[in-house]
Amino acid sequence: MQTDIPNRGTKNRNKGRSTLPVRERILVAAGDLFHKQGIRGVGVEAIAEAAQTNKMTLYRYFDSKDELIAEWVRGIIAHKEEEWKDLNAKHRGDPRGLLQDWSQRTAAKLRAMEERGSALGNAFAELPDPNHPARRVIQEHRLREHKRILRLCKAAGFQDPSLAANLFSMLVEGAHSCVQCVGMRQIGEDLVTLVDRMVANSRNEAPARL
Amino acid sequence: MQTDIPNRGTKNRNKGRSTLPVRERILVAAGDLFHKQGIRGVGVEAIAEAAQTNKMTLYRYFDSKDELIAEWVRGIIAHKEEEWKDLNAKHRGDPRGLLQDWSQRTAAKLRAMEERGSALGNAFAELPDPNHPARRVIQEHRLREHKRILRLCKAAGFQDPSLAANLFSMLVEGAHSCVQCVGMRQIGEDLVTLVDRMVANSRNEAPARL
DNA sequence: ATTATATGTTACCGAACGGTAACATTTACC
DNA sequence: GGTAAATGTTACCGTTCGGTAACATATAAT
Repeated sequence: MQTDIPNRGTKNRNKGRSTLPVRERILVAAGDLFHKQGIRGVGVEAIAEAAQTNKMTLYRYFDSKDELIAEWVRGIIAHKEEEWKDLNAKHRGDPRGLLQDWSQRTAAKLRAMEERGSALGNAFAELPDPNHPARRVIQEHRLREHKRILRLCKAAGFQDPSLAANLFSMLVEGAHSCVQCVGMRQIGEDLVTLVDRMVANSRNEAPARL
Repeated sequence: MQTDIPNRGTKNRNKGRSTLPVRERILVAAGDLFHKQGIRGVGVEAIAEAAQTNKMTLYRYFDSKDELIAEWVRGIIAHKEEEWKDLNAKHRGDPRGLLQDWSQRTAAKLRAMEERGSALGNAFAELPDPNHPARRVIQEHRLREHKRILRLCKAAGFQDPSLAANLFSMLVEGAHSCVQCVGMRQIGEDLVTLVDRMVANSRNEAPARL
């Protein structure tokens, strides 16, 4: 992790750069390049340059490139956790509505996604070493995520919650893959449609044929 | 591509190695390492060694590492195309049965899959450069695959073939992702179950609630 | 045996990379 | 202004990597 080293005052020591503090700038720049060029395809020097700083400063904030990667991943996951808190607060006692809202937000993100799929998915594929800190973090996050869905499916009254949860997971993960060959708009809409039908089915309202 | 260079007779010039000719050995070894350690995580020297040969020989058969990667990918895809021919021959005029058989075979492969997801998916994530030969090949294959599914869904009589095809694609692609966090046996079984229900739905036989 | 071909061996090149040391410079606070 | 901390600059180290040249050896066909 490595916190509280510099920026002794809270003031900015930026000249013409971004308004963000150095550490954040590095993380943003790193994430940008990681996502666009692949983690192994970008060097620390390029990251530092993109962050409008230099390699030495980068290494004063991060112990290694691997740790920088891990921190970037942690940031993404933290952001996702925030969104789950939002969803939970907004749909207390309404797991079906929550699942629908979730699918809609996912679809919106799919539409905003460029050429290059899911950041976490790509990172996971790029880091085969099971001991890589970033990989472990992603793995834990995936498990948490799946447990969350499963809990929701139970609460939503699905007849077979495990099957429903796995279907949800497959849909969302699969959507991120298919975006690259089917087109994001269509996939996003279909995702929402399918989740709506699932939810309707769980209520025993409509037959919901395909 | 680069064909017909060596092995002038058809005889083997192998001493104690595998029974395969050099080129195949290199491709097999490369695929093995690519899949286990990631494409960018393995060097040509290690590939040559694993193939029981050396770097020079490798470069006599492949113009570059990138071309070796592309050839490996082409091999995987060719293998998948073969399987589609099998499926088509086995289920002439029975698209529903074909889809079910396809899901069963996919499930079987999921069960046999180790820690590290889909080879094509990982390769795609590892090669962000849109001009990389391997990436282009994968992209084309994905488009072909999706067209194929769509055609099958039309033939199977789905009310909304486009939606059904996208659902199929999402399920299969998503299954390959979820294997790593849910467990392959469960995901495989669920995939088959879900496809069975879809097919039943398309026949207007059962309501198939979730 | 000779000859053409395929493979092995060694050594090397240039570039890129992750990471560090030493020192200079700027910034903020007193 | 002085001082301590944060940042910038430059140069460097060791390693790895993709790729090649030159030469030696093994193999097969004639």
